[in-house]
Amino acid sequence: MSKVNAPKGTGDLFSPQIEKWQYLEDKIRSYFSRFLYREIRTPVFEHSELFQRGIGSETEVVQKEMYTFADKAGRSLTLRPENTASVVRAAIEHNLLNDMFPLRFLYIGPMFRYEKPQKGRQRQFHQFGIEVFADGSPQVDAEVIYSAYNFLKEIDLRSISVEVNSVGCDVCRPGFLEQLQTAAREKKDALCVECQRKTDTNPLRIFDCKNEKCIDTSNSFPKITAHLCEECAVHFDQVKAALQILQVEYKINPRMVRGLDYYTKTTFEIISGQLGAQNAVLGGGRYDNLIKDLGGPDMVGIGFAAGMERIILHLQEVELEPRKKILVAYQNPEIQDAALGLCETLWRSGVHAYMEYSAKNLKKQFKKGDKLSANYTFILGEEEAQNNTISVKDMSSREQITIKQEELAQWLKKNI
RNA sequence: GUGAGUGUAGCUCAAGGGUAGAGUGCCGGUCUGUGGAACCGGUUGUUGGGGGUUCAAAUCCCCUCACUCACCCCA
Repeated sequence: MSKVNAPKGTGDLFSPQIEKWQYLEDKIRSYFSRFLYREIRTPVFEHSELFQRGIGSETEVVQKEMYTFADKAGRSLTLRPENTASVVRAAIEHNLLNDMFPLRFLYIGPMFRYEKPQKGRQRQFHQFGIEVFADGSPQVDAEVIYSAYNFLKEIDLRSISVEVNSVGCDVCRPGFLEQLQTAAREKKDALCVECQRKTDTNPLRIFDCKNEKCIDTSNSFPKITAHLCEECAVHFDQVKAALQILQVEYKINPRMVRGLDYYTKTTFEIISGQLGAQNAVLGGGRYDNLIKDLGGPDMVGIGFAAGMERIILHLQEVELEPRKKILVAYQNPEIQDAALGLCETLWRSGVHAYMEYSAKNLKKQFKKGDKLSANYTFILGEEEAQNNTISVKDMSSREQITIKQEELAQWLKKNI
């Protein structure tokens, strides 16, 4: 029979990698509860319309990268490419925006995008993120950035930096885009073919280009930060002031462009120097219109999403406190039942115990003990069975003692 | 979607037209009440798949698939 592999861009997680994931998930939940975030779990698939309206039907993600399918009733459904639209949908659907306080959500889970896999990029990948729905104070933006930055520092991620920008709002952005487009058209000959195309379709993307000539040229183009309307400019200044108080080391990057249409005003990224081409570990921003656009009240949201694979890729080795393990060994098949009984006692006491069920001799069982890196081996032989005792061997010191069955609980308390 | 690189044992890799190999792992033995060492033996392959050239292909050619990296885009 031919074998079946996991689909392209997906993978399986098991030990020893899975321990890193469990570690990371634990840290996420405990850390963000400090800021009063509570977890939310939304469906892995949604009506396709949610993402078209939420993320923007002109975006790359919606145009080319969604796993969209029709269910048996002909509904168009899509595996979620990100979680913000879903969280907003859920908050509106359950009237949480009126009832719940504080309106702070944490999510962890798989996302799906039909992309060509490479380092730090898969078709099924995992994000955690937060969303805050509030009145739109600039301090909230700063707090969100602070919590993200500080989290990555607490899990000891090295060589990361924070980049912040403002992408303006409906008032100032359209005018700016026009100016940018005009400037790009004037310098058309100095741009690469790709950027010439972007000039018409999405001029902001020219700032992304890695071509040196394009970088030089676009340096002279108008910057969004210099063309913000009064409201956005004041807001941005207040965000920066709050970041100062929160001691976040950040850099203003007026070239930073984000791929989702819903962002307004503050946007930010945390990038890593060790990730190859996919250097963004975490990205997010504020959305003034998304909630309204999805049928909710006129309310402001801000959040971020972090790529868990990318974090795991340069997570330092996690030192997990190894749990102590006991191997239960028996001399011959006649004593096997007694060994099973002993195991049951250990399991019921919460001890990590293991026994072999078809072992021929003690030697083999000791070898298994090494493989498990068992801390102790309990030996039941004919002698022990006769005297109601257990021989206990410390696997690292090789010292062996014999205890009475009645003393077992006491021994466990002391040693495990 | 575009480009480049790589596919040989469970894993890491040799062999560049002439009998598919090594290390490691795994199983067994030396050693039936005591493990990590040592020694001895055994084990796994349609050389990713298909086609072509040739007396002969892991090796050369074509196609395809998978993986990796990069572009695009993003977490």
